[in-house]
Amino acid sequence: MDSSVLRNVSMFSVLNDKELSKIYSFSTPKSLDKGEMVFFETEPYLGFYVVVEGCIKIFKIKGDGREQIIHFVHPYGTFAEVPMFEQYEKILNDQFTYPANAMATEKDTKVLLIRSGLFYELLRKNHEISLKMLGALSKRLRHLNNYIETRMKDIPHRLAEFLVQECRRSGGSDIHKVEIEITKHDLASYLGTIDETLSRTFKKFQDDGLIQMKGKFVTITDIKKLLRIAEE
Amino acid sequence: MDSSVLRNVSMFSVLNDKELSKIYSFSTPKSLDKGEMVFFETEPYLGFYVVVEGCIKIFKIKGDGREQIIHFVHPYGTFAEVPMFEQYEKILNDQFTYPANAMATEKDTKVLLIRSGLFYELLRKNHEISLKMLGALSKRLRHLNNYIETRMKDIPHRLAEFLVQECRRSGGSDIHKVEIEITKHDLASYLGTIDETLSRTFKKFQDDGLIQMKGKFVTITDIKKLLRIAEE
DNA sequence: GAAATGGTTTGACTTAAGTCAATACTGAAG
DNA sequence: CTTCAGTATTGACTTAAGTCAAACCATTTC
Repeated sequence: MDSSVLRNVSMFSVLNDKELSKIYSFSTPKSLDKGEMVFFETEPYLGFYVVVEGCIKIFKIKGDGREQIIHFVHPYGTFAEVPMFEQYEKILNDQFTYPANAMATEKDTKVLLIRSGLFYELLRKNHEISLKMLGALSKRLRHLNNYIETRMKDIPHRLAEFLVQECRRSGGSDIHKVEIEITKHDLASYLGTIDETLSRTFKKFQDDGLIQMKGKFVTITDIKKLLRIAEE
Repeated sequence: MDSSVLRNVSMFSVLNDKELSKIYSFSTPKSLDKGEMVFFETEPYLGFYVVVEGCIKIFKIKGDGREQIIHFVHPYGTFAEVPMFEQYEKILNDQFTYPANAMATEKDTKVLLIRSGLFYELLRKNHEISLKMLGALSKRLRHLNNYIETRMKDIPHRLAEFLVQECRRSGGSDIHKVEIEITKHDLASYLGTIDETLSRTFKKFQDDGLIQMKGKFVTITDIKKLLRIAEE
């Protein structure tokens, strides 16, 4: 791992090699096994992260111990940027913590911790990157906005939306085949439900002729009906 | 109304009088009666707003027609900034819309529409204000983060949290008396429930001795129990 | 002051989805 | 290849909260 990984981070596209090397020099690489925590919600804030390899899930734990996944971060995506700006807005720098939990969902996950202090100094000097950060935060806001909208719907709606979205991501082929790359448990958690309900909803879709399931693959057999459920 | 109202907007604190006048000169004041829409979710994006007088509720409509209030904006607060940054991030400027609905909740509400195009040009030239915007967006993200957390809880939790929060806002007095300034319907909508359930939850709290209700006022009679419900 | 309107409460009933428990399936490890 | 751990499915039952309807209360309008 070296500073060339940072070239793939869209937020850093306005930076030159020297600047990327500087950021890298005050960063800390971390390797994680599947299931290993990057940080807990209660931990003091050190900086934000870039995913280099593997996948990270960002999640909260409810009062009853259940998990709610907010999003998954894939290579070259970033997470935990927000406290950096709030921290610097505050006059009293009281112990700042992370706003959620982060865990590796794959073996051999690699992330890079970018220390907030020095990064923020860079941001203060470089107008271009602060504008890029505005773009990145606005995308995050858009995602949370959509998330809230989705959470207002019932579980079949949520699953239909997820399937339609995954279908769009895998291309324009006529054969609508989707690979569910995460565990059913994590999918249930992401959709804000429990394993049992997810299982039942998949089965209902299958019994109603909308999909066919084989292992990790879901073939959508009636895209129109599925779209209707997703959009209603 | 003149440009001096902008002096109260914390985001603009780094701007001088000349700059405030310039922003004001490409802005549009609007007066609204109670219940009047500022914008619908489907409308093309023109710019963001500052509340000068009165109150605005930002809300979404669910598939079944029910309303979900995301937040209320009071004087000198801003709303609808986010699309501005996304718009400029896109290469193709396809018709951008507002991400939610906005409506006046009080008579004689006054807002100021700040046009996005010229404002963004100002932002590109003034590093200080782009850093201020980063702070503002991060606060918005923090609010949505807390909102998602709250939405994971059941209705008694949500109401208890709301009451505790309102109690804290009205000062450190030993007598915990809260004025509910919005309609019970809007409160239900904000807490993600319906009038009936809100009414029942208030009544249960009252029957259990946690609160006493008189018109728009709620006196908290057992703050410890209420805190326990809020925090559990 | 009476009527209309808007806001709120209450009761009976229904429903989506969660809880708990047991069983089945799949892939990895030895 | 067998065993085991992790993952997923299924059934019976429960619950939080929503739906529908009616009644009540408070404020505004004429």
